[in-house]
Amino acid sequence: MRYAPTHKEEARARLVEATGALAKQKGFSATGVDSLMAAAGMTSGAFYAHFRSKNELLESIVQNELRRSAQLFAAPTRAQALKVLKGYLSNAHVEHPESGCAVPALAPEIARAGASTQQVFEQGVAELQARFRDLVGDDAKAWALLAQLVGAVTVARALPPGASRGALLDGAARQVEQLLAAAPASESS
Amino acid sequence: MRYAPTHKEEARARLVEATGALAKQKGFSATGVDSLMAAAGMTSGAFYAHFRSKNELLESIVQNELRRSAQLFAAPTRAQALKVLKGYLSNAHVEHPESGCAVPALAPEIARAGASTQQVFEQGVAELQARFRDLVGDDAKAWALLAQLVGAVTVARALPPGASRGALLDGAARQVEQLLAAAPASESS
DNA sequence: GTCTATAGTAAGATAGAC
DNA sequence: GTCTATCTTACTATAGAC
Repeated sequence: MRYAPTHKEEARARLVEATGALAKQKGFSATGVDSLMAAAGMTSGAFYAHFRSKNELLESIVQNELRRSAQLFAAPTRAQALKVLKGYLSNAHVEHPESGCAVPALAPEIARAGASTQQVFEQGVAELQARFRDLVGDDAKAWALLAQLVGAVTVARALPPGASRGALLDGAARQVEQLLAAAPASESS
Repeated sequence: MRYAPTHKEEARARLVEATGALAKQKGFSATGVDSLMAAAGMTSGAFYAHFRSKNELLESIVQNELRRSAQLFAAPTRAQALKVLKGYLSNAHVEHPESGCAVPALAPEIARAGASTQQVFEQGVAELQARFRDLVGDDAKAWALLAQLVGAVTVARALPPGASRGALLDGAARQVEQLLAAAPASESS
């Protein structure tokens, strides 16, 4: 064969990375296979050597993206985790979905995808929720924190830049602070 | 003319209603003009007698949907408003986007639409936030409540039916209760 | 494994009859 | 104002050369 044995998996990993960023930015179903592959420096013909369908790519993206997000929140110290939370509710995150969390960017498309996509999402969200549990101490508060973060970014992105967006992010940040203050860490400083 | 003078505005109102429900269910950009018009009992040719473009329809939908949502939360008594909040975080709302709130269903598409769509959304969200302010007493908490509701439904819809979805909705509901308890009503009981 | 080329379908929008 | 018919473009997916 003319390609190294590791070529395919490396190419696939690059594909999932590049198409994930584009999907988060422009929307998954709104982006054609041509554009997705172009973002990874290939043409659409090569797509089906890696994925059986476009929806199979979505599942790979969801898995890859949520794993990375969960790792971000698994910060070694509580102070670092708080910084990640602040960044989540920042204007930069709102304005740059391509390098941000996949949940606000892709959740509605996952909701309309098949059951297997939703199961992949459930696993990824479980990892995320587990990291939140480390921060707030109990399960229910961890779910509330997740919803608070995702809702704030979801709504902020649909608002035009301006005062209301800032007020929303600020209100969410205060609520997050309260969630963290109420339940002390189960983690080192 | 062969149509009553009120025909056009009535037809347009029906269009915005029917297409709004379909857009919330299947996604706006994922639904073709043919399907949208069929949902209102017409064919695609008639569409452009009412809207200059598909995006102009989205703006009308956003305006119409958010106004209705704001009215729902403007309940005469606090007890009734609490009931609407419970309904927002119910499994029924998660499973029936077509008759539910437009924010979790359409926010990402609004984020990717033009600036004028986002301004229409901002106005609608302002009405909603004002009703929440009546419930929780101050601005920041009202934004946090909005984010909590929207985030919970957004994530719940992407999860498969099951335990994690229930835990998420329950965690969000407890957080909402706390938001309402912390700030007493500025309204009659 | 990746390319070019293409099949087949569906999209947004317009034209002309009624 | 609504219809049928159509233009043009873009989509998902496949076929065959290299």
